[in-house]
Amino acid sequence: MTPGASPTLRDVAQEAGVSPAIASRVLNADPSVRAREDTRERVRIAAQRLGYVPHSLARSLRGARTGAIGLVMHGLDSPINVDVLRGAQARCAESGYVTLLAEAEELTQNDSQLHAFLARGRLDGVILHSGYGHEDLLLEAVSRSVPAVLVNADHGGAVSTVRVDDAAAAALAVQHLLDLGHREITFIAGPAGSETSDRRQSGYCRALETAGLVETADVMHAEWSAAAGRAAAEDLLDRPRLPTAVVVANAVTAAGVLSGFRDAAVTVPGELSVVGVHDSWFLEHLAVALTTVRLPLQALGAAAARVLIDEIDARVAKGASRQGGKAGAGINGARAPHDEFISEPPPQLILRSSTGVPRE
Amino acid sequence: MTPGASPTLRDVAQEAGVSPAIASRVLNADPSVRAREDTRERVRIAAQRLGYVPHSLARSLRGARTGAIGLVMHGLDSPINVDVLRGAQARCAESGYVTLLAEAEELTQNDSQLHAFLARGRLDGVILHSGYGHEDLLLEAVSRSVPAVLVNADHGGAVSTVRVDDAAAAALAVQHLLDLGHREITFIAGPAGSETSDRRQSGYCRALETAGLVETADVMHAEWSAAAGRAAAEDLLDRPRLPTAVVVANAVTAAGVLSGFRDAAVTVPGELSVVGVHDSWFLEHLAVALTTVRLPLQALGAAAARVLIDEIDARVAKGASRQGGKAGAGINGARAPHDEFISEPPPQLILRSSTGVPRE
DNA sequence: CGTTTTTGGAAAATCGATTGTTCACCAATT
DNA sequence: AATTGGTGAACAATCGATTTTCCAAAAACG
Repeated sequence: MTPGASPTLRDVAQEAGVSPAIASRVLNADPSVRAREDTRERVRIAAQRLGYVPHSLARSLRGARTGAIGLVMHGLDSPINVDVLRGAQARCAESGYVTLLAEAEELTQNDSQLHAFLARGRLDGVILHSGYGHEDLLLEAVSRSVPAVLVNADHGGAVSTVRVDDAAAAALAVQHLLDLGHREITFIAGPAGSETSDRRQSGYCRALETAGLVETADVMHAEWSAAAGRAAAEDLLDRPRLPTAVVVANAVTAAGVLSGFRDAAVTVPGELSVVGVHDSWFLEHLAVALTTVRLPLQALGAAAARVLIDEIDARVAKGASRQGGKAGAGINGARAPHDEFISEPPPQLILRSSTGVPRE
Repeated sequence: MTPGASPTLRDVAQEAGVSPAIASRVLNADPSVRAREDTRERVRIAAQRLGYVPHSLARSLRGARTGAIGLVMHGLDSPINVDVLRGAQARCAESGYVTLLAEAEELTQNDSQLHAFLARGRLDGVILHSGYGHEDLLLEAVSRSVPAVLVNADHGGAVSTVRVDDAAAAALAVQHLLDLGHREITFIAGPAGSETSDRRQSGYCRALETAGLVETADVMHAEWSAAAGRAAAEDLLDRPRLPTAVVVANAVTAAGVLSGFRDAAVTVPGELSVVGVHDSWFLEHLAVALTTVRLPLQALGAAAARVLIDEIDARVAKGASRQGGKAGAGINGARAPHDEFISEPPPQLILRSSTGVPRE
């Protein structure tokens, strides 16, 4: 071994006076290895002394897995989405996987980035965080090369998905307002085409229906951004007749809504009550501390990671039983896609200062 | 080639009727290859038809680089830090590198995660985003195995660093308040031990000094969190004598400070003016829209990536000239560490509603 | 004592791509 | 006619670890 170069398995084997084969199996605790205890000991000591670190690439090249999971995220300017990322990242790390991060926007706009990311042999699987529903091509490309799990979207059942209970969250927000006595509640949804938004909207409608107020339903649309929220607030205030409360499908949008009301000198909750969906540290520091429904976003990310890792394990096990069938064999035919709702902890109302009884 | 398995270089070569060697050289446009044009064409066509994608692991194993950069981040619950991450990630992707994400806290607390992350042959380099100054061990471990760049910290010159001009930013904040007529300005710094905080504090002091007000300097410390900001605000209000303005070293802390003032019914900017450092979308939606000094955080992340990639390139070039010297040879002896200030764009005052003339 | 069985471990193939060396062939020069 | 030269492409080693196959020596058995 040239001094300065990091030691290889061969170096360890030589040091211990055994063949690389034995060294490998001893260090990996291969149960089928037959070696005297003192031989094992020598190998372990040698590895220790040389500071041997396995070469991950070489190992992956031979073996069936790379130990890496791709996270394709969307909208990282919002802490909400970052929470999903952090949950997924932490769970992957916990299971011994490293995570490769990419932004969906970049990947869809730049083919060479997509190819670098999906290069053969780089990833064991991908978690795809869906935003506006424009990720069909991405999903297509991804799921053709590795197992994938879709977060917060439903894609015709071809791929596994995980979601939170968006409908219940919205319904909870509405229920809170109903309890306070509100009867005219406007829903500011996300952009058309977002499944997350659609589910929250249906929760809103369901809650009104249950209360026998379905004919008062009133839905506006806004992009998932504070600026769009502000604009929506302005639009709302332009109306001849105002509701007494607003449910906003997203906390970031809600931030903009509150600022819009502040700019127009509309007091919250005096003249209008506002409830958002999601929870984050910044909500209590907004123009008015925002009452929201907390959804377990980190748990969502973690669940996505868990589901994906299960699929990877299943595939590897299957591949092994077929005597090392090549990676790529039977992709996505491996298992029936798994759909999961994250219902623990359930959506929870976080009471702050933006809701109160309706104005006279 | 078994159907269903992804094609290898060999398959392409066979399809084109040449040896893998030629196929490799043609596809990589090796200038030293000598092959007839029609041979080249055949190879390219074959690759196309089979949908050949190079196996990144195999390539990296043979070659000198892996095409992957590690991002060790800190405090991803703050959008401020996420901006650095996004800048770095985008720049890496642009240069054809994929990025591996890890959280510093996890890595320091969990040895096996650290080892998985730094496994030999996985990374070409690491960007280390420094927080509280507790990352010495991490830096040590990282820089022993690959080139590293430190963001927002200075580490005795052993490793390259990039920073923004924190002192100038703080000075600009102070100057703005001086211009409004303030003479008693308190500085709410970050935690003791944070170099970023120290630099901002020195900018604050320098500005007061220039104005001949150095004896009015008043510094409090708070962790980088909204909760700590709120607590600091309460502490401040407990004093018998209040300043007329506050500069907060961090935008997230500032959010808490504003909420603290709101809770105590202290009007901003009527009774107290507040200026923060950093810019982010949420600042205009706080209890009072916060005036801040914008620092180019995405540019900071991007610069870190640029510096690191330069170092990687230099090392690879050097390794190549020494006929493929092993990775690991002369780590960190390769180049003198590079220190860089990101001064473009310069710190810029973003005027919102939290500053005004001093109270009577 | 000869033969079978077990034990302990080495040798070699493999993963997929890259790259230095070698080789065959045809034309041009001595 | 023999040597050189240049072209086009194949051969084979290599990166580092894993895993199957296989072989020698020791032990057990009749």
